[in-house]
Amino acid sequence: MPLPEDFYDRVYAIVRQIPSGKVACYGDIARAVGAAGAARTVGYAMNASHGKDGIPAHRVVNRIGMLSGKAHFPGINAMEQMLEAEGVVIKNDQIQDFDRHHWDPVKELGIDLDDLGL
DNA sequence: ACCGTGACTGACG
DNA sequence: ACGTCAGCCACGG
Repeated sequence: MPLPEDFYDRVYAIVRQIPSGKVACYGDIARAVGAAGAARTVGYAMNASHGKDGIPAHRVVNRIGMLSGKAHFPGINAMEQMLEAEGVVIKNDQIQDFDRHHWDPVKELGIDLDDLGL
């Protein structure tokens, strides 16, 4: 199994691969790590990702493209600023043209759900 | 080992 | 179309 064993590490492995200027949602990541339905736990994992490097937590938003995790960043505008620096337009904590920026790890990485031991 | 918690989601009224 | 409700799952106390 090329995938990390710990749940958190699996989440990080996926998040690390989100391209600049793209965003993924919690539910998709949960499925990508073989824990469909554990979207909330993914957020929990992200909360623990602070301090770790190479984890673009700001590219993870909820399913409607809202910056639900902005409050957990150092500055109240940190998340928004980082995204806009990558070309993502944000208005009122909401990503504009979310569909155009949406990046589904399961689809983009060609993850085979059967390989996750489901 | 049980219980509460949360950066969520889909269903329902 | 929009606000509420109730499941969901891993983690820490």
